[in-house]
Amino acid sequence: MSSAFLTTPIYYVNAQPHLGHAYTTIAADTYARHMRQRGEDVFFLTGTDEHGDKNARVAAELGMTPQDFVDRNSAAFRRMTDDVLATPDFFIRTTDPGHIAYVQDFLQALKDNGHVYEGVYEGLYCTGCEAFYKEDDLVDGLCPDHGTKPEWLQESNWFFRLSAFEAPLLAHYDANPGFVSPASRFNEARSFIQGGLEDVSLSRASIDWGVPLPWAPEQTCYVWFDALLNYRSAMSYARPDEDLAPRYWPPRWQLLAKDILKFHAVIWPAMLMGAGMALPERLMIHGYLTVRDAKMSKSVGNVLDPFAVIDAYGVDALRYYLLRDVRFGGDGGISYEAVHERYHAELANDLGNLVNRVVAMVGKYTDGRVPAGACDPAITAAVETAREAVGRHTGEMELTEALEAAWEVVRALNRFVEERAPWTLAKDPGRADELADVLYTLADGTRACAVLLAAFLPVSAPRILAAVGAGDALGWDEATAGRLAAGAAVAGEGPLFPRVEEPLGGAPS
RNA sequence: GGCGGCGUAGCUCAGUUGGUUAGAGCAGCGGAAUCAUAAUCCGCGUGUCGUAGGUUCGAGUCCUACCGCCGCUACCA
Repeated sequence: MSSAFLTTPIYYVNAQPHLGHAYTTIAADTYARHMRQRGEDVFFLTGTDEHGDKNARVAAELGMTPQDFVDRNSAAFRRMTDDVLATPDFFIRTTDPGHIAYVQDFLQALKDNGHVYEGVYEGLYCTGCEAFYKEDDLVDGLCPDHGTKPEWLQESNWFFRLSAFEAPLLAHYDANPGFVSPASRFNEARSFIQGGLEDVSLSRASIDWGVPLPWAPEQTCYVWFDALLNYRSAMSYARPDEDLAPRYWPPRWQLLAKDILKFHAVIWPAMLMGAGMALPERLMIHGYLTVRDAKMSKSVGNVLDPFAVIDAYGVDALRYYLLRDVRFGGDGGISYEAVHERYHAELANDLGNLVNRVVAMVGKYTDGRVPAGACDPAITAAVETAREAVGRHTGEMELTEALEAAWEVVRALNRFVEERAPWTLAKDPGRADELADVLYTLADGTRACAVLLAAFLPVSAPRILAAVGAGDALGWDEATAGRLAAGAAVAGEGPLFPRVEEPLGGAPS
């Protein structure tokens, strides 16, 4: 049994969970569920990033301790994870004692290996923000938040010798063309490295809410170093009685949005190199969900509220829509109107109605029992083709393509119904054998669809199996024609995807 | 400014290493069928493949210029 470790970024708790967070989590969960179907030993990690000055400041404004503040906000992300039916094997928090201890050990190792040195960070500092600014970020030379003139300040920091990893990183990129997907992101990261790397500071002197450096406790670890290490620290304490690293490290896939590419594709692998650890096998960089006909907006999360979609259409609809309407990896426009259209055209009409009509025909023509019959060769072949394609595409994180491949079977089955017209066969007692073959093919093919789609539609797939009397066998071996037992009792329980009258939304503010 | 990418049917997009009549889904129009959530199935597209040149026996697919759009150009989570 092979192992598959995959991660989402850990989400910064200063914001409320929104569509972007849900998107990454849903994609990762789909992969995790699929690989579990295939019998792999999966470890799916997600969680929250909780240190940093911003949290401390907001907590103070609210009259809370930083810990109380991040406890509250982390819980919201935990709920989001549950709401989209994600199934992480561990939900990490960077305030976990186990994580903090690991970060300190890792930094010490990095220093012992000679990759850390003391230096001076200089820059324009706003005392109101307690943060450094670059000249480009200033407005007329003044702090954009406070309108005050920042002062030139020096701060003693500890630095990570990132520049030393320029050549090793390039070598790694050249030896592993699949390291970053899609290829355009690979090129972007590689050319950034080739353009020359500067050392980066890994500590802050003025921020208390963070992990103290073991050798200089008056400084705290820069939040990005802290955050990136979650992927590795989880291995050390997620299971109190087991070091998971030998079993799962390195990650097979790390998912992230394009805005945090550099941290993951440059600094993170360099950190691991510095500690002598294996690098993640592949990074999957997905794009932004944008509002149709509008520029990218920070408020996109509010423009399409994932929780409203779940309430109106169900969680499977949200998962399906996001992975289907926007090619995974690229940017794409989304809208409530498009949710509404795809829900009805594909989930309700193509798939839901297929299940409904198959159950109805078995009920009407063979007394609710799937007759013994032979699978139609064309459907058998379609299932086999889809099984290969869905497996291959999902493995490559081509989740949109995987859905398209599965849908070929749905379409083939609807076509098959029309071609064979069971209602005509049922009128002729002499064609009972033919009717049996057709109904068996339909019930079994519908069952196979559910298996193919189980990772994408975790609520609906088991319902489909129940509807055609297939029990609960969702293993990947079941994604083959002819596995349905003759005599199975169908059980229609109403529309799988009931029609929704009014689309959500209207004009967002 | 530098590096990179994009611009294909009304809409969203596919189009391997250049090669016969440029494709899919949706929408639209016409038809069939009635098992089904009026859900399905079949048929229908004269598209200057951004513009102008070039290479080639042959280019959406390579080269040049131009127009338009976008991404990256480092630590402020």
